[in-house]
Amino acid sequence: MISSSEHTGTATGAGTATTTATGARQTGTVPAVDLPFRYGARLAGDIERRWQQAWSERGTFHSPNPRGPLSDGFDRVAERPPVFVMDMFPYPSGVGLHVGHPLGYIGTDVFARYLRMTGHHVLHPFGYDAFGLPAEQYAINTGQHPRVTTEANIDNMRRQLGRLGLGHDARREIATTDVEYYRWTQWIFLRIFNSWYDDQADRARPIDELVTELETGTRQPRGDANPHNRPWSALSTTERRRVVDGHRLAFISEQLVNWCPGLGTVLANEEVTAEGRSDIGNYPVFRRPLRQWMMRITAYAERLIADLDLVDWPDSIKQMQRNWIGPSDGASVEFDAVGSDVRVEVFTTRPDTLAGATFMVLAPEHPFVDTLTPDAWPPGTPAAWTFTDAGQNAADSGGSNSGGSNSGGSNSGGPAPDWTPRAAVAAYQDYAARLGDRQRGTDEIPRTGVFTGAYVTNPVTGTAIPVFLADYVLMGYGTGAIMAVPAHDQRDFSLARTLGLPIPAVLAPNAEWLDEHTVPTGTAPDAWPEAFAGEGEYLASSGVAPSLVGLSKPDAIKSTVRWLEDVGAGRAARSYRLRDWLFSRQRYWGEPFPIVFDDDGLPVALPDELLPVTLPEMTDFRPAAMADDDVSDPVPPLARVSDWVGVTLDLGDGPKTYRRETNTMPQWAGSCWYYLRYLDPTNSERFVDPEVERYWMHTPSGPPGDGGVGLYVGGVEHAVLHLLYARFWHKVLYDLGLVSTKEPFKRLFNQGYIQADAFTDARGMYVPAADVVRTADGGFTHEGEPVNRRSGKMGKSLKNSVSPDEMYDSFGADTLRVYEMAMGPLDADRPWHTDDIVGSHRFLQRLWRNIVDEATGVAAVSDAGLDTDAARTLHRTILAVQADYAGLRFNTAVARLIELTNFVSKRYGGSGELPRELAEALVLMVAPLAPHIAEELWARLGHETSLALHPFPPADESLAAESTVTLPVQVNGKVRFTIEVPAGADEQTVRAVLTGNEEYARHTVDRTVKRVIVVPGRIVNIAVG
RNA sequence: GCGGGAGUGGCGGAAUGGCAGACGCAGCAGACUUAGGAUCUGCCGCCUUCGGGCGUGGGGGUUCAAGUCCCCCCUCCCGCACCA
Repeated sequence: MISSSEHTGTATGAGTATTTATGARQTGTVPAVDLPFRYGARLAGDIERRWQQAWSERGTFHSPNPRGPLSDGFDRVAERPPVFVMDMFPYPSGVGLHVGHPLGYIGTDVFARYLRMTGHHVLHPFGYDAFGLPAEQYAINTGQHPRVTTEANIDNMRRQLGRLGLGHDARREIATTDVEYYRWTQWIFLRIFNSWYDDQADRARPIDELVTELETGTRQPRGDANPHNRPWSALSTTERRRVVDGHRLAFISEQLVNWCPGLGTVLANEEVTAEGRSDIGNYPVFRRPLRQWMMRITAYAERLIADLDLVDWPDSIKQMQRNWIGPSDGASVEFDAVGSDVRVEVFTTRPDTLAGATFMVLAPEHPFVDTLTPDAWPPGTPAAWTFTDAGQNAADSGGSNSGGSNSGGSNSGGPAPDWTPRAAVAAYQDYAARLGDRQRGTDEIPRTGVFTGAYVTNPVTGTAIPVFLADYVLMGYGTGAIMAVPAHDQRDFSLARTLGLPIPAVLAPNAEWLDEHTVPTGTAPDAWPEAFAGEGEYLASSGVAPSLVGLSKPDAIKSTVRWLEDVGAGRAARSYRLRDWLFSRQRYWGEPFPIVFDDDGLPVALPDELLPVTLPEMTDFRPAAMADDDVSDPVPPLARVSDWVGVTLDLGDGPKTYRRETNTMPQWAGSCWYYLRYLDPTNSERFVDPEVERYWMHTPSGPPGDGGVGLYVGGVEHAVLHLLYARFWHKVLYDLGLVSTKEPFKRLFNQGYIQADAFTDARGMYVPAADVVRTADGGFTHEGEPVNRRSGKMGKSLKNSVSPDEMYDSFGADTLRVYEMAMGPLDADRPWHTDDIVGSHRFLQRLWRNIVDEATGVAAVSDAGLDTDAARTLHRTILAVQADYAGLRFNTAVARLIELTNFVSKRYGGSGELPRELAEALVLMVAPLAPHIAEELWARLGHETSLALHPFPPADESLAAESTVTLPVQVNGKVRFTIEVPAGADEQTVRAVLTGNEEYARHTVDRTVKRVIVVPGRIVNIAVG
């Protein structure tokens, strides 16, 4: 414990040293020989280091658990309501922090400190997301082992953040790379692997229960997990295992994945930019079918949308998650193949246009392609349908011209004899695979497609329609097959034009559309400039389905769906944009899978006792080098450690050899559950003690499953990646009864970004912003040359980083904390201006000088009570600051505290007459924002214990009230004068004072007073004519 | 194109429908100083004939009263974008 007398000695010694410290910038200092206790960068640094050490030694921010190894001292806080406040943990990069990084960390710390002072038991932990591509890329670039660089980076970040005085419970610090942490990441993976989604119960269940149901026959295997639809009893042991594996929430599947040769790994959809490049490194990404681990997040699509209603998150983030999941309502319709027993299922949002479906399009990767494609072209197949020249025609042709020259398709002599449907389909599949998703996703390249040679029957018209493959149909969405309605869908329209397919209308375009496109009424769809996708009048059709004439679009859809259900050709369906989560990476620096493969090549879960599966040591952990066009399979680095890959285990049926999974988990795995490990970080028996989990996470007053982290602060960039994955894992854990809440994060807050001016020279290159000087005319120069000012996110690439270390050296950490909180609302982006920070520094200087004699370091306060004016000012401030802290409005809290400090300066300025009551309340209120100076002042005011748990000053409304109030008086809405009335004066009193005022006479003379509005305590408005 | 957010002094920003510009930076004037990049005091939206007039991206509306609520438009930022 630090007493004020002990400080005096330390501070005096250090203070003397200031006279020789001429090299340091000494903003706000005067010759220290005169004022050794002037609050400047040096004294601040001294105070901050001492208090950081004191907090650490005393365990000031340790939050005891209700039971278990961290429960010491729980009795003292048992009565306090628990609150869990945390940040999105960072990944420790090698370049260190800039002042933009800690914005959110300061915000949560201020809030956590405020909550401690208002009677809460606060859990405020911190950790590091240290696995993953960025850490590994950095390690590769610097030629060192990732663990070495990662640990060095964590040390540096811990040092930089430590100087901010963040009140974290250091005992709970975790890094996702800790073996004792990723052991439990693997354990959770096994829970997911050993679960399946029961659609009827709408929750995950242990896989053993599925096996039981399959064996007893109470449940049939899901179709897509059992391709040949044979009964369970007829399946071999291996076939049964495949069926079961096909139900798991973590499963291996051959999928079209995002293959990034530049990174030597596959990536999740969420990690690929709209330009078809990797989020990290900006390398090109290609679509390739590979066998990879997937997580069945799509099973949770509906709950991930619905449960957004349970959380207090920014609407924008909720909306982004909804958009990402992308639900869309429509129908699934089955088309019977002509001449075989295959039924092709399509998803459509427009079943009302089924009568206009004149062809079908499958994704090139659709599993039925092989089955459907015949050996020979049907008679009369137009050459344009057969993708001759293996796509050359598509690549060379110039858009609509090619469509025109091929239209009709009947003028050609048919394909060459060796050009079979199978050859054409294979060529097209090859062509489509070479296109990135981005190219497949643009209107800029001409539509291409190939006829499979197969026909299916349109259930409404009963006619046979040709089946094509086209790159614009994606295997990952819906069923990977569509019914093409060229008249009413632009993509289908374009392809129909290219291939010369009929375009019958189902709907008559409305007048606005015809007008806008200058199309005469009654024009045949073939002559339309584009498809008509709007709402219009249904035309009479000759199909077997009921007529839609006269119906609205929703009614027409309903009517069609009902008919489809009646005839067994379809049903209402919902589809999602969300894809299953690609979960494996061909990298070294990640969690190994707790999975081995047996002789059948099927995955086997390791038993919990064999966890953790640790990363083997390697000297060369780089991914196998790959050219962009390399088509070979990726080789994970771990596959090269042959004595690790091969392993002999006894998994219950005697020792056998197995082959380990050599992929590793993606970076997101570790961040999916770290908030749970904070709760019980030292538990070696469980991933978290259920009682501890319930204590911190569950809201006892709410409905079952209510709760989650009380406040979670981080950047918007995690809106869909981390937050969606973590919610998914959490829901699985909830379904399995392992956590008590439905959602992981009850309240989410996105802090803004700190922007900074950046400067470019004549060549457009960024120059170091620190070296740019402002010229007299308001321009900017760098080394004498004029430069242009731009603004952008602070960072290395724009050469505009400002390091927190510089700010500690120039002003101290408290000043940096106050400035970052004062510069604007926490959720707003704001520009950094180092020049502005002196305002926050001056505030703390005035605060200090109001209480401490700068020559002696002794606190000088009076024991006199407060007069009404001081009491009113104080209590008004308490009320306002309290509300601001509680509402995370730290910028206005700072403003209020500056006002109170300025009031104190003006009123008592150095006289020693400052009442202790006022001084202490001010110090306590400043404490969450600037905890070091507050602790120091608190100690110098004679207190022997930290103020961290001291009650926040109580506000007294009656003391805050004015005895008289000044009411503005408006005349026709413009303020003209003011009147003084007693506080709480009723309307009659106000009117009496008003009409007695000479200004009232002046403003109403020669005019008619039509009305006088009195809002007691607020305002008066006189309406005159 | 679809969805979301934001436009207020020279700058960052304040304002439960009730005195627009709190607080801070920059700027101006003064005091104290050998000195000021310290401190303290005052001024600080625009125009003005000193009565006042005009002001929260633009235009309408509701209201005694609109930065705030409603409608239309403009600009900027973010997310999604062959998703059938």
